[in-house]
Amino acid sequence: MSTDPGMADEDLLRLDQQICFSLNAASRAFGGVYRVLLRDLGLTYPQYLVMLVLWEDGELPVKRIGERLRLDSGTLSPLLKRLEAAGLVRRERSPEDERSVTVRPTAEGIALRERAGQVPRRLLAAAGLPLEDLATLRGLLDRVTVALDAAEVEPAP
Amino acid sequence: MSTDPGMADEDLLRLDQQICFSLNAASRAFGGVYRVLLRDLGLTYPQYLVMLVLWEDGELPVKRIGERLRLDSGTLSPLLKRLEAAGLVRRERSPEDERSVTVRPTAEGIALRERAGQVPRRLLAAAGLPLEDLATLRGLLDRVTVALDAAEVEPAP
DNA sequence: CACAATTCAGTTGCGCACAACTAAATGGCG
DNA sequence: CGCCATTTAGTTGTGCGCAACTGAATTGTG
Repeated sequence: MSTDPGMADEDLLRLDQQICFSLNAASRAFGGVYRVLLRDLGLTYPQYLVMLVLWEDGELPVKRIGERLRLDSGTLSPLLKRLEAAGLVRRERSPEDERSVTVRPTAEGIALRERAGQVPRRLLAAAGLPLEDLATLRGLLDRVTVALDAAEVEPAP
Repeated sequence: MSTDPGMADEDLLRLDQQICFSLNAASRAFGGVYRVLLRDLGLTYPQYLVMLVLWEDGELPVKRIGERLRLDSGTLSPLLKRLEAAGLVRRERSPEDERSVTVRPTAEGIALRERAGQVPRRLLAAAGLPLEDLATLRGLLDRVTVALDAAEVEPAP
């Protein structure tokens, strides 16, 4: 849980820089490629992520989508309204629980899945890493995410 | 440069999902921890990244900051204006080239570096991975970033 | 030298991310 | 039953990220 206490702050500063620079750059590089691949589909990258979970599950309450994608209602509500305006999903209050809103893809939204079929292959090709390395990368990312979410970081230095 | 052509689209879809979910989640998990650590300093995470390069280099034109951080003027201009309003940097047109704007930290901006000294150590501790694994992670991230940036992705599927 | 192309910072507009808040529905408890 | 805490979406405000554009300064070329 702790880093080598013998290492100088100066060196940690450098590693910290490298990690956060790299993660930021990679995240935006992925976003840039997805943006190009998704342009014809009329989807942004976050909208694509939402459609992915809907394609898989058929329908979900907003709450569940947020749990899957680590997003809150402040992000999802306007995003889902745009997807609905584009005719890709419908939103309706659940009859059993009037607080909950069920989101389900329309026929048009389901049909879009076919047109998106080549996106993953083309993205993985652009990433240019063997699948094995991508699996390693994913594993490391998941481990840091779990650790960071679990870390009770205190505001005051 | 290509993925195994024998793998089904369905399987690639799943791996693609996992990679992009993981990268997104990790990126935001880092952002969340940095946000807490930087709150007292009055910095956002992107502002911290800008200060890191300024602490290292003393002064830089906007263009160079953008190259380091992979950001364009549409992002940097308002961000730098906020840093200037906070008294951390000064911006002035370069005398040699009136198009260029040189950004340099103020005394207050330089002093902030001391207060930020514990940030990297605390972040790396929160990440909970051995430094060796973090180095591996960084290497993989840099490799995909280079590949993604180099990939000439065609808009039309 | 004149003029076109390029470079650089800035602005506008849109969408995402998150904090803080509101409003409505639900569930639990005395 | 009546009331209060919790859950769930939605709204507002701020900042980031990027595309597309503007305007000014510089560079290259005939």
